[in-house]
Amino acid sequence: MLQIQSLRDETDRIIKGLEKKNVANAAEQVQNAIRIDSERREIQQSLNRIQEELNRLSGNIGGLMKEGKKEEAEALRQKVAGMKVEMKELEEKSSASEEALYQAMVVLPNVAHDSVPKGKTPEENEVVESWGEAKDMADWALPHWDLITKYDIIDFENGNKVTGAGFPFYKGKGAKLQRALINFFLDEADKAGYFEMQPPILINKDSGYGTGQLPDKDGQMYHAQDDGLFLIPTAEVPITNYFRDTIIKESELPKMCVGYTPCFRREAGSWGAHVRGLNRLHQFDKVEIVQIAHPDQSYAILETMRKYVQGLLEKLELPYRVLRLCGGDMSVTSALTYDMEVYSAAQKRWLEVSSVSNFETYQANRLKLRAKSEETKKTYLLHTLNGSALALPRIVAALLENNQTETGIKIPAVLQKYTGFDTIG
RNA sequence: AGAGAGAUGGCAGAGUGGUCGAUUGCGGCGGUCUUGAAAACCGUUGACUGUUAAAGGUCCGGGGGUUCGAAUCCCUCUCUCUCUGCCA
Repeated sequence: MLQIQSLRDETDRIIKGLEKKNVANAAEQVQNAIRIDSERREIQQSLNRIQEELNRLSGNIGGLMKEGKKEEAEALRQKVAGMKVEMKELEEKSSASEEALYQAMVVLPNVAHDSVPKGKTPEENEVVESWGEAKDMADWALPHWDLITKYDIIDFENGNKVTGAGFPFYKGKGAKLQRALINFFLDEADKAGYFEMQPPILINKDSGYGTGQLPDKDGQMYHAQDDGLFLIPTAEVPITNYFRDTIIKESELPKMCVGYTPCFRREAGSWGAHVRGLNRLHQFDKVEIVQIAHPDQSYAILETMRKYVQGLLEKLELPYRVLRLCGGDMSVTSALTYDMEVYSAAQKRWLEVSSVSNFETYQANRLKLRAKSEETKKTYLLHTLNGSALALPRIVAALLENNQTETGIKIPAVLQKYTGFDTIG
C-alpha cells in the first residue's frame, strides 16, 4: 500500500507513476484519497480533544473520591457520562473515515519507477540486454512435452490421476535433474552471500496481506479453509513476512535471504494451448532470493540481483534476454520489474524464467518493516526486493529442448557434479 | 486430542479498577573516572499519530463489553507453556 504521506507530499509524481501503471482517473483517485485523509485528520483531532477532556475529568473524579468529596464526584460523573455520547459519535465517524481512506488507498497499485516504459501489453516491454545465440534447431528437434515422454522423465498422466492437471511426477533422471538444479541454485546463492532459509509453505492471512496477495488476489492461492491458511504461491511470501513487524538495525542492512520451496498456483482461467507441458503448472519448484534494503540502496541492489540471475543463466548456457516491463505488464505491487526470458528453440518462443522486482515501500508499509536511523533515531520504511533464482519448470523445458541431440539430452557442465550423469537418453 | 497455567517495553520480570505508557534488573546509548579497557557511579533508552515545534491522542497477544476511569473485571478468538494421550 502506498503511504498517504507521499500522496500529500509528492502528489504529481504519484499521479504520473500511477498513470504509467494505467490506473484510470489517477489524478481523481489521488485527490480523493487526500481529501478523505484531511477529513479524517479533522475528525481525529476533535476526537482527541474530547478524549483529552475526558481523561482530565476522569482523573478529577478519582481525586475527589480520594478526598471523600462524594457529591462533587457524583456531579462530575454525570457530566462526563453525557460527554460520552458525543465521543461515541466521533469514534464512529473516525473509524468510518479510516475505513474510507483504506478503501481509497488499497485499490492504488504501486507507483512505477521513472525508468519504466509506458505501455499496456507485453509487446511494449523494453529489451534491455540479451546474451547468447537464439538459434534455430534441426527439423527433428522436439518440444519438451515430447522429450519428457520419449525419455520417460516427467509423467503428467499419473499426476492427473493422483491429483489433477498441472501436478506432474518427476521420475528417474527427471527427478534427479530437479534435485540437481535446486542444489545448484542454492549453492550459487550461498556463494553470493544469501542466507539460506527453509520457510513454511502454508501462510496465514496476515502474511498474504503483507506481501500483497490479499485482499484481492486470493483466487490465485490454494486455501486450506478449515485452518485459515494458504499454500504459498512463492517463497517471497513467507520469507518477506519473516521480517513483518520488525525494526531492523541499519548496520544489518541489506538482509539477503534465499529459500527453496514448492510453489502453488491455482492459475484460474489462464489455461490454453500455449501453456502445454511445463510452461504452466499448479505446483512447481523455485529458488527465490529476497532482499530488504535501505531506500537509498534498493535500485543498486536490484541491478545486482538481476546480474546475479543472469549469471545463473549463463552458467547453464541458456540464451536469454532481459526485459524491463512496461507499466501495463507489471504486478500491482512492483515499482520496477525485470523479466528474464530464455529462448526455447523447439517452441520458437521466449519463456519467462525469472522476475526480479523492487517493491520500494509498497510491501513494507503493510508489513510494518522498518529501520531506525542512527542519526535521527526515527524509524522509516525499508524497501523490499525479490527475484526468482530460478523457477525450475521452464529452465528444465529450455534445457531439454536446447540441449537435445537425436540420441539424448546433454546436461550442462556445471550441473554434472550435481546430477551424477552427463546425458539423459 | 484432554486437563491446567499463561500472553506486559530488545530480553527478564513487577503490577488485580484512579497521574501506569507502566516499578525493577539486564542489555543498548551518552557521560564521569582511566594511558586504554574493565569495574563503579550519573544520565538516557518503546511504537504509532499529531504539530513549524509543542501540546494532545492511541497502543500492556487480537477483537468486543462493563465503568466517569481498565494492563487490572467480563466475553470471545489466537498463540505459548506444563502434564496426559498420539505420532513422523
